[in-house]
Amino acid sequence: MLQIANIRAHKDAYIQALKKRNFNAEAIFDEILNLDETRRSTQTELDETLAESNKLSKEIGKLFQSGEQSKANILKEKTAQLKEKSKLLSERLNETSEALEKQLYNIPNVPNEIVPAGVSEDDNEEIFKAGEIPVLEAGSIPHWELAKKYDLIDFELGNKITGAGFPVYKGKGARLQRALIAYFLDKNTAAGYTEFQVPLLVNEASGYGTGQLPDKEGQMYHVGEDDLYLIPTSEVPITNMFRGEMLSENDLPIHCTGYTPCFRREAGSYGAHVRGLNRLHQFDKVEIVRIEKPENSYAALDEMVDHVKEILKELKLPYRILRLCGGDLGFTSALTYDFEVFSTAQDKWLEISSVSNFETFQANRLKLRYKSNDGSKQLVHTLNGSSLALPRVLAAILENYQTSKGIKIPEVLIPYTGFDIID
RNA sequence: AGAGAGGUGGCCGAGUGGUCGAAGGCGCACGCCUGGAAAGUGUGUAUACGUCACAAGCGUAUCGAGGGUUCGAAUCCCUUCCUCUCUGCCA
Repeated sequence: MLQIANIRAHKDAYIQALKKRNFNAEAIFDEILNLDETRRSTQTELDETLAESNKLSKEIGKLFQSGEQSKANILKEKTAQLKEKSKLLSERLNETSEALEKQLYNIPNVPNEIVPAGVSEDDNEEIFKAGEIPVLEAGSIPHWELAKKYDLIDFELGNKITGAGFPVYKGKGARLQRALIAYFLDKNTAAGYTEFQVPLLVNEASGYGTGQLPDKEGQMYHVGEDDLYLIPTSEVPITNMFRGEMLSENDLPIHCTGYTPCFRREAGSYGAHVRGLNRLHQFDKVEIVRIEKPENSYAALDEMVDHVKEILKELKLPYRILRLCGGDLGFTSALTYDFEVFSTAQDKWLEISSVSNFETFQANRLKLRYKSNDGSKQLVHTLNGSSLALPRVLAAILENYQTSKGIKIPEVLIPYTGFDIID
């Protein structure tokens, strides 16, 4: 959520920047500034009314104590009028504040200046590419066929027990997935991230805190009976651990990591895009989350990018990094780098990580601030990234490491899997 | 799930209708004292919003949250969330 003071101060710059998202902010900003104007003048008037009322109440109290009932009763009538007035004013104040908040909730984050303009994923900017695309032997097949051939993942079984998009991992497939999770967590903790295991269901306040609500209402599974949401990413519970906190400067930076399943209702497209592991309703992901001082957040973002690079290098997977264009940038993000791994058998790039700086956008919703050593208070910057999302990494390993003798296991994973080939 | 108890400032803890944004203690900050430190001692020590220069000052709100009674509520009433104890159920 943007801060009103900033909208007031940088209105034109924000409007320009938001155009990169193809979001026209002009009208909504005017409305917001109007509402804010009303809100403030209403509060001033309300405060004055309440102040007078408070003063009279004190006088009445004194009059009662000194036994001057009749004088007190005269004042009582006065306060009745003030009460009426303050009631109306406070209703107006509430309505205005709510309207204001509602508007603010619907404005996406202001993109960083280096975010390229563009409308779709085709306009994303490739900024880095590494790893060699392997030349596969004849007869190479996509991962969903490999999964069947080696009995690693059973999509049909998932259909039976739940529905489409809920695969069952079996045998070495399950073991490989578990190995990846353990490996990712080890890499993250070795890099200074503290591991957390967090709830998979969150309340509404948490959904608002990180910005999934109201923007992505309907894309999360909702448990109506208890009014809880299944997490679409562990970013939600992990970041919300700090909701409403006033940190001290010495607490920062905070680095967290966690593995959780993630649940997404999004229907997605059809055909090859959603085949196999490409798109699921339930998938596993290891996430990294950082809470940083504003002046450090972009250096932190670079560190996160380097960290993910390192992992992909160790896995020896060919990948590229994209700087997302305005049109493809997530609602809450100021700058996002997507990592895509190349699936040789499918001959396409698959997104496996998204690393973002939210600047103060989430912190403002979360009311997550820190007090610096000089006593001033300000919002922190929050960042997060996948490190990494499992299914497509798994798919890429299966496809890129396939040989006529079986699927080889990347060297760094062998200590975790306990086997070096799936055959 | 049932019965009972409770949720007060960074922490502990007092406070059952007006002088309470809230005693006292601890912690913390600064000063005095000291050769230095401890002890002692003095002062200060919440958050948001409004006014305004994002200063001071002033005003308003906040004693889990929301609503109500009252001229006036931390204190009374209702709703709700959470915590603890006992019972039940359960991986």
